Amino acid sequence: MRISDAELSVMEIVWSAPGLGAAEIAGRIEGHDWSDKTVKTLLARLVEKGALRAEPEGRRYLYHPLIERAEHRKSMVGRLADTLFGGKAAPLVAHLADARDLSDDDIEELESLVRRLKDDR
Amino acid sequence: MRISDAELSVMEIVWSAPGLGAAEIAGRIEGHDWSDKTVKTLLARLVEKGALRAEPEGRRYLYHPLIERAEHRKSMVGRLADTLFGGKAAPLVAHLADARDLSDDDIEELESLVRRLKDDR
DNA sequence: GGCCTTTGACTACGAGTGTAGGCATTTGCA
DNA sequence: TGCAAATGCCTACACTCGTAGTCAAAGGCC
Repeated sequence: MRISDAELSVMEIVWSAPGLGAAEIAGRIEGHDWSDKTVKTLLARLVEKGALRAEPEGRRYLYHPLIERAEHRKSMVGRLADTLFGGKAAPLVAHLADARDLSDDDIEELESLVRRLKDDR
Repeated sequence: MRISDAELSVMEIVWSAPGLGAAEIAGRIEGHDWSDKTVKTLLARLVEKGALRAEPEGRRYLYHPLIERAEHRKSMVGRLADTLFGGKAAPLVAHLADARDLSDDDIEELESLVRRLKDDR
């Protein structure tokens, strides 16, 4: 299942606060100047795709995620690794280093992550 | 500039062997069962987008990349980091570890990459 | 009880994508 | 020299995406 950029903005709201209605979700969207109609269209598409569940409450719906944020991130990262780097992790990270201009903190975090990966096996 | 999945398959060929004609490129596409018409359409779109240059040779064109593979990868990785992880590198790598099931070699490569990053600053 | 508001359902529409088809021209070969 | 093959140019068409608009029903308020 494919979640588009605009849809992702909506998913972020639902992930961070499940169980809201369309109006509340629209009110929390940041970074876009969308009409509530637009948000409702996106919600409908996400329900249709099976990414959200619309729970009837009175004469409206409350929206809950059907796919988890971590799951989605994982699949996006995996897809990128596959399409761009033949599934290999290291070159992706190398490009990431290049693209992101890592801070000292970032590098330290990476270091401890790698340490953890080593210990885990 | 935006390169779609199908277009990327074509770019990969041109990156790996610049200066081919449409027919040769179509012949080298793997993983898709595209007619030569399809490949030509993708080439035309890539030229229009400014991703490829079409150099006339006799009564056909030879195609050369105008954007580099590394540049494209970098921008894709950066975009993913931005849209999914607020631009932070470490959580992306963490998800990558989760998504990819890293081998010992991968981890070692990561380790030396991190060492290099540290030394560089 | 009539009217504004909220909500959902359906429709729209242009750009981009995946996947070609048709036509005109050139050209190599029989 | 005439015809099939190759090549480019233009067109097509269904589907997704971003971004709404319209319409109708259902409530809530005066």
